[in-house]
Amino acid sequence: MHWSNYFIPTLREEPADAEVVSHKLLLRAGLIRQLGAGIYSYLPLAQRSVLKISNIIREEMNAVGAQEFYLPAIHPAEYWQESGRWSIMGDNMFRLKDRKGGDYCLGMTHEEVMTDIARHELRSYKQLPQVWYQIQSKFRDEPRPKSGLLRVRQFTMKDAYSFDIDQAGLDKSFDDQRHAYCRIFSRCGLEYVIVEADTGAMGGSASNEFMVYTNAGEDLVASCHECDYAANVEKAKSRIPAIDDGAAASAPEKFPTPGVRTIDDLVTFPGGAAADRQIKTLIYVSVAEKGNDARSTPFLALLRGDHPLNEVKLANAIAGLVNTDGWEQTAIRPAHAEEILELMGANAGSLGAVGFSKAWVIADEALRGRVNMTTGANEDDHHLRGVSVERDIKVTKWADIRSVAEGESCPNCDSGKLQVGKALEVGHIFKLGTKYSNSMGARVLNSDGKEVPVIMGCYGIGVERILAAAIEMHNDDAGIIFPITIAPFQIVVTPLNVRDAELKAVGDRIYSELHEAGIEVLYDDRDERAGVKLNDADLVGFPFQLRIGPKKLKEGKVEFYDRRTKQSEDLPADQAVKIAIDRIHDELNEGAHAPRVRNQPRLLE
RNA sequence: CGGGGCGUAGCACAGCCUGGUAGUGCGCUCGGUUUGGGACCGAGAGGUCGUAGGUUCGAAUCCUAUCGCCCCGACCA
Repeated sequence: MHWSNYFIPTLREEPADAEVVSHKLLLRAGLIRQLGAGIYSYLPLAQRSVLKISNIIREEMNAVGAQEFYLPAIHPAEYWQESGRWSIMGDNMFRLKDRKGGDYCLGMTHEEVMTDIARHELRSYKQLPQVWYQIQSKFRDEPRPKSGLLRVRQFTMKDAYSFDIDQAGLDKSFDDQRHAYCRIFSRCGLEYVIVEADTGAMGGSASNEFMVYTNAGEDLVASCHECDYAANVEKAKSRIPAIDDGAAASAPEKFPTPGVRTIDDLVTFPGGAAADRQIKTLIYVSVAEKGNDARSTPFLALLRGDHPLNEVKLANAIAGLVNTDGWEQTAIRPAHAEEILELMGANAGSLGAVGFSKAWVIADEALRGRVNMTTGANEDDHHLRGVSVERDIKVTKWADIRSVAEGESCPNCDSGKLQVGKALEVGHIFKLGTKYSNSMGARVLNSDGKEVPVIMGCYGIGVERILAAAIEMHNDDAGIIFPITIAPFQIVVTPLNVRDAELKAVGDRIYSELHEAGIEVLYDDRDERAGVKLNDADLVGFPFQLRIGPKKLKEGKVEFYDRRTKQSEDLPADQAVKIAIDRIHDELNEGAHAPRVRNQPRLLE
């Protein structure tokens, strides 16, 4: 490929709209251009890289026996209505009508479509297991697209689905995928950590996320520095030291607290209490749907005063109470001030659950057994002290609803402390169980001749996120440093002045020989100054450069430059091709096998 | 959806407050000099000032509406 004729629109200046480093570099290096919010065109360099990533994924999927499909991106509404997700997905789903007024959507994911194929074609346990996958565009009308390719509205996903007869089969399929994912991310040059995760709208029993530590990430991961425990904070647990509450008071005692509105206020208020000896009372509203009906249900969430609420955990805890009689919780939100006053008869700042029974009360596990606590009296400007949680409060449900904090003890080992770091999700694997096979009727006969629902799993990878994550991880002031496995080209050959016939002739020869040898080589034959060409090559981040300049060529040498190590080395011009090929092969092999698991966050700046 | 910011040439921006000639740098075209880390000189091309309406003799500039994009909070690959 000749650069003079290849479309690589590099930018000298930083694009004003880009915030995160991968976004800036993808634009500057001429890989992507924006069409709309969260909608990007992939230019030739990006397309080459994405195809290489896709092929790595394809190879590893095939290696664990998965079979490649290609499903429609446009889905009739009925399938999503059957699974119940037509309403659950809400505004996140792109919807459209056909000429006859029929409802359709653009696929956000493909459980429904795959399950539809499975229920029509799978009849017997003898056909199982099946593992099906595809690499295809997904459409999600994100409320807030951002950060270049990190959060977009159209993206490419590898999505795989497994169908097994029993739990043991699912465990095997899940482990196969997990193994394949490790290989995929390692081969793509990512350092990642596997974490326990929330299942969210996907449903199911268990899930693992593959996370890349980066400050551009939007998730928080808690990990132990002693053992291999790691979890999304939406799921993470921790051990906390017991607190000495003293002897339980015989009964709660009301006392006036004029002007006290917050936990902190009460800490400093005379006769108040330390934050960890207070009960924080939050009012939330669960929003649920049933067909076209919707309803809002306010409820209480209780936490230790110094503990932050985790909304995902709370949503999961309350869902079990809300989801009855066909009602399906779609969201939770903090209650508005008027709703609080109506339910509690008091304003935020003086709320408490003692003697309260008008709504569900979800209490955090950390409050179990606590006595002598202080909380709002549910009367403006008054609090209660001497509260014994289990004696004085009617708790509907105990649950873990707090977020863990840095420095708390690992739930998995004796001595470890948790660290919390920002991370980007690049893959997510789920044990779905029978959620879709039940709702959509995918059943087979087992060996006893009995009809049973198929046990499913689903497994997703964001293809462009791998590209963006690799750039987030591998870059410097000069630009991208591509891992060779996903680089658009493996090497660039650069005669520093193409008007110099001698340099040009050597460049032509080296380029042809590399090309003949099957190396992915780009030939920078542009009539530009050396500085422009070298800066562009650094910016795009090809792993290697072969620079042909007049001084060294007089000595019969050319310069071999390693973008990652910044080391250059003079090679005899007549052996440069052979040596370069060896280097490229070495690098490719190393990339394919090096374990690249990282259990600890990078230090935050 | 709540909050903040921005829409002027391909890119980055100035001009707006205080209404009157459309401007700078980079990039692009042509000519010349230059050639190992984003050259220099000269001559050019290129803009419905996001869109619509209003105020005014006159609007990039003031007013109203609207669309779009970016960033901060609740969702996910």
